Amino acid sequence: MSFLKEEQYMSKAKKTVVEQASTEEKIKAAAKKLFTQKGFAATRTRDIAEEAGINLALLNYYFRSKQKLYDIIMIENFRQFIQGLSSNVFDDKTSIEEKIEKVVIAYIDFLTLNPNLPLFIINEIKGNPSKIAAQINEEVSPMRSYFLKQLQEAGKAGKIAAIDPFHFIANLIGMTVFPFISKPLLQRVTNANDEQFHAFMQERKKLVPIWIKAILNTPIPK
Amino acid sequence: MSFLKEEQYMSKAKKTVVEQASTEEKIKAAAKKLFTQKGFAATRTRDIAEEAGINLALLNYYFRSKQKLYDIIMIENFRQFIQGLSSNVFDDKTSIEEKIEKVVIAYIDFLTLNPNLPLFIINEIKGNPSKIAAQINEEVSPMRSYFLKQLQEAGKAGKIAAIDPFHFIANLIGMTVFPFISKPLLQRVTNANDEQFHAFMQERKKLVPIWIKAILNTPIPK
DNA sequence: GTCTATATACGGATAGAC
DNA sequence: GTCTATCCGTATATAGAC
Repeated sequence: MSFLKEEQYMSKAKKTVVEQASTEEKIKAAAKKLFTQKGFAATRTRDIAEEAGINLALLNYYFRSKQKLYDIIMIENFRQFIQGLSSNVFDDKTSIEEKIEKVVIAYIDFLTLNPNLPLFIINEIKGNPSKIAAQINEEVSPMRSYFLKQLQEAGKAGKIAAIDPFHFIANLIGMTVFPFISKPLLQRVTNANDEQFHAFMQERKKLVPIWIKAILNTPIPK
Repeated sequence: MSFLKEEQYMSKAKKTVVEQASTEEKIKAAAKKLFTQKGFAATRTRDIAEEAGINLALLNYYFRSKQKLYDIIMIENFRQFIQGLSSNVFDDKTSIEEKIEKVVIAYIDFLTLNPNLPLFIINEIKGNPSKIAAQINEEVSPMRSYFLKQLQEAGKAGKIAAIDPFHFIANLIGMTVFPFISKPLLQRVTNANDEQFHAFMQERKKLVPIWIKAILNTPIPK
């Protein structure tokens, strides 16, 4: 029995970790990196091939076209982007306050590892409203109604001040996700280097939940 | 009412001016619209020519290349984006609190008319860090030091709680500008149409300053 | 200054050998 | 499955007539 045959019995996961990834996986990894960084139009298939260390023709052999490859990456990116949310939102035992803390920490940690993801998603939705729409509605819709219910109940119970849920969401996402989107701009405006930005976001894991709760307890005049 | 289309807010008089504009101005107007909407790579010079109602060759006659035309638009966009800030920040007579209110209102009004500008700026800085860097530093640097001074003095005078200025800026921009950047996403998540989004942003003109002040008065537990 | 026609470059995709 | 060579559509840019 040859060594090559033995390799065929190895699991895919183990191969990825131990051995080098398959050609298909290398292409996907490279495509994800470049598409997420630069978007569809500005990314050349030649760059993807070079980044993956494979021949250009193999890209079309595995994925038929640049567009099909992009669509795959796009869906995967979006799934990854919202899956961190759903696990938290649907937890019945935790209060709104606890969820705020968990979501903020989970997202800052996640986006620290995937800083380009939010801008990619935003640009994608803006440039291609229809393509991802169904996907979004399917995954977000139950989350939204579940979350709105819990927020409303907490308000009625007097645990938090009544707030428009949309403002609440805008504030939460704005304070948590926006710094990553505007990182280059923020770093220019504040003259911060990468280490400082990282420390800055670590601080926000503690601060944003405090501020969000402060907002929830701030009455709105008239 | 939709605020996706800047033109809808243009008076008939202004429209007439545009129609009578010189070829060069027509090209610039069309280029600004398309570049700001779709970015450099996804915009074709043919589209610009068609949008401007001029012959394709004239684009190169006036601006030499797509890149040079883009650079001009880019600088102008950026100038416009921060000029609304400077007039407020440098006003010596107004307090921090007043500045917050003014900046939020001015920016929401401005971005209602130019909703694509923030995302354009963000993408530009990300994709081309060096090109716009000098421009930014030149214009932002004095604003930053001036603002930091005033914030620090207000903190010492006990008018506001001491806050890291960078967190302050991140919160202010995040709550004001971010909704425009994430408008497509936010509308999907909240199921809001354009009118609702517009009303939503009008509400935020009043709410964001209140929340920002609440944050400023929230002590941070060691 | 403005047009038509065209040169030139670039990038996505494929044919065919191995 | 992987390579080389090449095709071909598309987009930028220019030449040259008017």
